[in-house]
Amino acid sequence: MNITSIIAAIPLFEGLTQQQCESLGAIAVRRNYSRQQSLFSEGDESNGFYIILTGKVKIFKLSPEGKEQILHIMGPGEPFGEAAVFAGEHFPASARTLAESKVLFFPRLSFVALITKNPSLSLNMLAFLSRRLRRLTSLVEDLSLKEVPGRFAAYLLYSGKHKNDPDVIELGISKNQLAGLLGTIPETLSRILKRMSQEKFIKAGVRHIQILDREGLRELSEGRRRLS
Amino acid sequence: MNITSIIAAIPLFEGLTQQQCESLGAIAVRRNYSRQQSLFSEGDESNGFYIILTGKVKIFKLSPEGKEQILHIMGPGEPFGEAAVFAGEHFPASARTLAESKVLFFPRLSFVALITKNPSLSLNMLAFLSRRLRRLTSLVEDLSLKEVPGRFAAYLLYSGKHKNDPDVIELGISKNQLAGLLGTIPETLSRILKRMSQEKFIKAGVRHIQILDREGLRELSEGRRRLS
DNA sequence: CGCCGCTTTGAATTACATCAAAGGACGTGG
DNA sequence: CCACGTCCTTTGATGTAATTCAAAGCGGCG
Repeated sequence: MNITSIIAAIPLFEGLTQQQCESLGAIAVRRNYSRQQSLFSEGDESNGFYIILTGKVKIFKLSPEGKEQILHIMGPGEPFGEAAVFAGEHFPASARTLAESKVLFFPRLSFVALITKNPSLSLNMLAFLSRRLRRLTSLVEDLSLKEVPGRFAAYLLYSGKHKNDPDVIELGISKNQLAGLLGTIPETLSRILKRMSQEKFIKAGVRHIQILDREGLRELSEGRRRLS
Repeated sequence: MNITSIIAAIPLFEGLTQQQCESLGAIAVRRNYSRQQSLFSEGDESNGFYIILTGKVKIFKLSPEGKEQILHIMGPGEPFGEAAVFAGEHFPASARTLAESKVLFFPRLSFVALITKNPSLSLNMLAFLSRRLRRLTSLVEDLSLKEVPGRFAAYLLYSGKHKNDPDVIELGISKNQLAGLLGTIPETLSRILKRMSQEKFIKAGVRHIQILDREGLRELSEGRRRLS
């Protein structure tokens, strides 16, 4: 598949003309990564940003004691590392693949040159950064104002990844990683999974969760109820 | 003071031509707020964004139980509420003045029209959003990976607000608000202040903190040491 | 089959929040 | 200028969600 049509299909580049996509294609570099490979680490010099074509990448922070807080899990079509292009020079977090992945890499300078000439591209980018900001805001809210069961309930309700049954959530990541995303550790998550199953909020499988009581989860996530 | 020269002095609008500043001035609206006044609340429809001229505004989230997590405290020259202009329609958090404040308000539609025609304005905006993102990332890190003494130490080290003595931090906000910014409550902050004073890391005054052991604070903030 | 990473379970510990109450600072009105 | 009320700040006693440490199943993959 040629690179221009790949680029035209990426949400960030929606609304761009064929020609604009071609100039993007001219500066884009394809890269392939295997599972558990590091793309960059916190503090690294930034020389561009990425868009995922296939696979899955986590953006995360590590504490000195080794605890991991995942900021985002990025899937196909999603860009990451853009913030370092426009502010600062180094990455504020680390990135690592969770699965074999193909990505496009856009070198910093060429991209900045392009964006100054394409108002709709910069508007798209502003929209993406703003959404990212919103997601992070909500993560802060979860970490600071909710306890773990509430965070997990919110995750289930918000993560609309259903195939045909809207009540079955395909996790798509290990419970280990999920713990890191929720700002806790696997042991705690496991215990909460058990309690929520006992109290019939959910039915927990190996790689999927079935929602039994949507309203109950909503109450949990909003702090109007707690596990007993 | 005329509005064009005010606008020309705002960092977000740095590098714009006189004429561009004039068109911005044409759409900007001056607003004055007294202390403890709400500018908008989480969920409100967004119809534009703000820039502070004088005063101080906090951006925050409230939990159902009434705990408050402050996301940012904005001072003169800083914009806020921009994310809602480019993504979503409603504000993801609330804003309230901490002091009597004068702000400029930019209506959404006129501003979007302007930004599509001014590449340097959109680049500036991208840079600001990216920095905001970076700050939020660091807040997430603090909340998830550090305990309260570490967060406070990081706050002291990072908040470079000194007058002449770099070791004296003018808080500028009540310890109540500071607790909300650090993701804790006033009681806890008070206790930590006491312990850090006892162990000679700092000397705590009513509205300012003196740093006695910068290296010690750094160790605290990085988790390489703890209070005993 | 055997190993390594994921997941679960239990017991002990802890940082922090909660509840309650008393000082202190500050500004307003008398 | 003092008195009063309100908000900010501090302190203690108590409670609890969550981490830590340790260990044992479980499961997939080479």
